[in-house]
Amino acid sequence: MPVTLADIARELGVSKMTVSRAINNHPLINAETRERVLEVARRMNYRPNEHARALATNRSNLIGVVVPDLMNLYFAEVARAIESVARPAGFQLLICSTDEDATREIGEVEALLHRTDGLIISSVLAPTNTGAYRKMIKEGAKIVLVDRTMRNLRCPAVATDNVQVGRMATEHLIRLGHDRIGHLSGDASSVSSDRLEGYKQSLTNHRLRFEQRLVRPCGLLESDGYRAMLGWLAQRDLPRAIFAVNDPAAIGAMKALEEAGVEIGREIALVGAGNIHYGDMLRVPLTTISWSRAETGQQAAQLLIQLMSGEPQASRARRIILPPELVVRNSCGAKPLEKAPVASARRFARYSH
Amino acid sequence: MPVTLADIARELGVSKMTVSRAINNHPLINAETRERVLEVARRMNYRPNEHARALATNRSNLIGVVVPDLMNLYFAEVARAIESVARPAGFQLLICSTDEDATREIGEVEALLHRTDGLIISSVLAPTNTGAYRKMIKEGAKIVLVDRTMRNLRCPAVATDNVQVGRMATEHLIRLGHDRIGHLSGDASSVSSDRLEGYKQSLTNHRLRFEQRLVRPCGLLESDGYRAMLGWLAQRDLPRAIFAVNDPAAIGAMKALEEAGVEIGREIALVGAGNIHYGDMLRVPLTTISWSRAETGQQAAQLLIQLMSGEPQASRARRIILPPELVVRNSCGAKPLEKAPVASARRFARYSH
DNA sequence: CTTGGCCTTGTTACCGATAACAGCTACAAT
DNA sequence: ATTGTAGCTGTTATCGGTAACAAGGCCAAG
Repeated sequence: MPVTLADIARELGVSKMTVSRAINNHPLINAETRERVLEVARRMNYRPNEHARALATNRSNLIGVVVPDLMNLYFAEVARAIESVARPAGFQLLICSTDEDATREIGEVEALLHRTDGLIISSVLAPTNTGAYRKMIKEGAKIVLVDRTMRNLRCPAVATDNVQVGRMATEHLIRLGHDRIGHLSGDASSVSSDRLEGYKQSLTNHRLRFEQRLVRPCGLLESDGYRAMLGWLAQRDLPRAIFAVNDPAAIGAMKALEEAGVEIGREIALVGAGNIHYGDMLRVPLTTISWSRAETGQQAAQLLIQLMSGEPQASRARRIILPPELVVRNSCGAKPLEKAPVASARRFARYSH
Repeated sequence: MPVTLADIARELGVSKMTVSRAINNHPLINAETRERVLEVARRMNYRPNEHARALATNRSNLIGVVVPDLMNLYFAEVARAIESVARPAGFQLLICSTDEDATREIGEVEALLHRTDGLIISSVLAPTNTGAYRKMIKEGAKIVLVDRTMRNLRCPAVATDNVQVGRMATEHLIRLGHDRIGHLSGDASSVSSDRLEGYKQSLTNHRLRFEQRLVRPCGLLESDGYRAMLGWLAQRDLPRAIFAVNDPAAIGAMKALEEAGVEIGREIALVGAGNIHYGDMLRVPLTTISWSRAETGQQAAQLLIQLMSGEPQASRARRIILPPELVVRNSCGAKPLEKAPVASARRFARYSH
């Protein structure tokens, strides 16, 4: 039903090849012929069949993006940043969410590998569980890891220093005078274990005892944070300061605390990580650790594009580490460093009614 | 480099066709042969080439999803709901964000049409600007519109009653005693104009005068709401009640109001629409109009799957309208109807420290 | 013994593009 | 006039699958 190269060729009395060359701006074609072909192609409303093209060229101009959770705005921002680089380079994005499910991740990745030119993955797998990816990469798959990286995998990656993230969050709470600090820990992924490691290091550095029961297994979803905090609330040994593995978990915890009538920032200090959108607009603005989501996505896209174009330098496992920084708001109970509404702005608030 | 059907066929001394039949569970194949083929396929780590398959069958098992803004969690939720139906039916999702840009939308849709079996679109185009889609549909494109529909387009659609949304929001403000109600209006899309229409109807029904200057052109993004409200604040004729076309715009407006030191819910009443995630967690919980995002996505996916399977009934323009409901929180200044934290929950808040 | 039909497998052609190479034309150089 | 050479254009094969039809083996019925 749709128009093909052959249709145009027949219409013009030339060969398919000539039409193909015109469409693709091949140098070996007469400028005038090209114009004629393009004119007819436009008139007949020709669209190249991407599947045929992909089969013949072995390129799809698609980049696959696999993220753990699209309801986590952190990843929405990263995806948008990836797109801002990929689109000008001629790639479309195929975005997939695994909902923090490792089995699903492997399935999605396998499926995507064969319809895309390369993948940007934020993996849910444990950082030691590199078998599947190691194999794919050896077989020529172009993969860049983002945010959640894996040790010992020769593969470009973009992430922040998550041990440092854990340290910054914990140390901030220590500086505020807390000596009994809890941690809502994530899953088996590298982010989670690195942040836990940073938490431990800080305690040690400040001669505080590490207590296993102050680390509550949680997960990385908002619902995980909510559930974990409900459980903790029921146990009556809640610490007065908590570092949550990421912002969604922190927000889930907030919800549970609110429902229990605990005043966040006064009765309990809470710090997250990721600086997700809306974190500053919450009932209690969330103190968090931040690194650039835009930078994360853009760098990942650039690494992948280099990798796909076969630059030998890039194929070596290049790692980009983005520096984290503390963003103090209210949930930790400290005076926020961000400037409060200035008095002079008040003058706008005049009503004509 | 990768293993093909031919490789397996050679290995086993059978024809490609036999291998193909085994892989696809074709009925016309000996069970024992199939097992042998599958065994070898597994051993050789065979993956079908999706491009070749798509070229031969003219099916890709991909569904394209085009949304205006992935940073709007409304669409993230709808996308997830679509996936919850599409995945079990054997489809993968290809998600695209147009960032509320009409030109980009047409480009994306054109590109997607040819690599997917069908599209679910939340269109940014004006509801009268149906030319492009009309043409695609006539040429056999399988399209379902979601959230933002278009009049006079024979195409299945899922949406809420947006005139009703506008009425509910406005009437709620009227019932609260406001007689000078502003509107942050969206763009040229159907959602925007319908909600504006509902706003007007409510005013008329309550014998309130419609004033053009109380309608501020805004847009549908959070940044639009912020900018529009900044402008309005500078003009000193701010009404004390505002209905924002959607939640992101409302939240952007909130931001501007906060910066200006205006106390939302007391000095100004604000109502949004869409009931996006985090709306209840905001500094001032957002009163909004809600309809099911899950239902929206699931219904859209089902309609598309019917449409693609060629059921004659479905190809007729079937429209599903989801009922909106008012969700009262604090931003409108009314006493919220949602239950406040119960006193008994307070008992959890005991610290062991 | 022949015939017919079932069950399974193989053959051939094709999906719609592109790569690699062959071939043609016109014009300049010899 | 012949040859060489750009500069285009056409031919053929191929990418990796699948559909449609052909064909072989085997068994039962006539």
